[in-house]
Amino acid sequence: MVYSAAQLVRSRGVAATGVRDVVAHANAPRGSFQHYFPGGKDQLVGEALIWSGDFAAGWAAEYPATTRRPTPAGLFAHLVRQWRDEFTTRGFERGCPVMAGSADLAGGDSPVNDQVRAALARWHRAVTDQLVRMDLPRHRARRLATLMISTLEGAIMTARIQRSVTPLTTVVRELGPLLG
Amino acid sequence: MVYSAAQLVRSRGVAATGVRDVVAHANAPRGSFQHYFPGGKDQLVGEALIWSGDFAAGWAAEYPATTRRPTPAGLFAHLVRQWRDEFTTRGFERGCPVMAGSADLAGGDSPVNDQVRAALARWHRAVTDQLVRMDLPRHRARRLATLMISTLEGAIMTARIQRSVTPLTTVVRELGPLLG
DNA sequence: TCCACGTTATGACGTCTGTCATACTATGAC
DNA sequence: GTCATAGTATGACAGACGTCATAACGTGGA
Repeated sequence: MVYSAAQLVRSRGVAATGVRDVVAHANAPRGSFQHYFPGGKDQLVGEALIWSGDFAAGWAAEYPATTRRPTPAGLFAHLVRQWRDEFTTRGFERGCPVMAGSADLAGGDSPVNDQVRAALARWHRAVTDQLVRMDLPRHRARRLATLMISTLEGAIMTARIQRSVTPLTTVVRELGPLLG
Repeated sequence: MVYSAAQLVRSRGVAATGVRDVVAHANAPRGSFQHYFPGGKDQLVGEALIWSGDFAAGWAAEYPATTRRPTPAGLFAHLVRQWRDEFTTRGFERGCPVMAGSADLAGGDSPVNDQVRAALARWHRAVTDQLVRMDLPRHRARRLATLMISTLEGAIMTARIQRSVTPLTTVVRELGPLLG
């Protein structure tokens, strides 16, 4: 159910995603929603965002298993690759849940902002840890992780708007040399 | 009125922004909305996005007047500076309208997607032109513009989530050396 | 004065939202 | 059997949404 919520939020945004849509998408009984989510919609999308943050962090953590010589550039390419695959196989319908949450509620004072922040922090931490494993000093790893995530998110946005994966390949090609 | 729409979309997203809110924010009579915007909400947010794209393009075009020796890195810093000022003086309430439009409707088939695409294209074109003026070949200028805009957008998102301008200063510091 | 037209005012429509209240069914303990 | 409890099923609520229909208003020309 939180998975369904995440998918719908990714494609339509937070505000446009109704709880009725989520329960229908999850083939769940409508009465179960209020039983498992007494916190209402806020709790639902909050858990969806946390789940997404964990997923992104897990994906970053899998990078060492995909190569024999890990590099920052390779890590960035690994992060981008997931989105290129997503777009090529499933189309441009779904974007990043963190961006969706940010765009819809980062301006206000919704309690879900805590979960948006937590999801991004978890993801950022995972990327940083990978860079630290490559013997980068932690403070520099943090800055590089910020750069990577920012560029990736922006490229995701651009790619979805143009409905083309070119921005993804462009940023990985242009940013790679700097990252080493 | 399209200006009010842009501001509200920037802070709350497209779906969460009601036409009633817009006319109230613009101190405009409610009956005027349907007179000037017979196309309804789609037309309103569409024009708001076009307006935003023009504004961003204009900002990019102003760069040469701010320096004696234009460089790609200086241009990027110029683009980022606007957002650092926005966040420091007006807080993190308002984000980028293009991102808001992308997050809320890029997944579906809303007719407003054309305007989102147009706004991004106009902005991208303006940045590209600036790079071409620095004697970069057009095809390379296009790629660098994609990188700049993507990184900037992602940094805006990150900054708003963390409610800190640090991501902005980080990306300009890390990306600068590569851009030259 | 009269009409026409651009603009504003207001009320209502149907639909959707999130949430709540209530009743039902199952399962398991004793 | 009896009872409690977890889970499910509906229906209704008040409010907001986008849109439409209609009427009133102001101003300029004939």
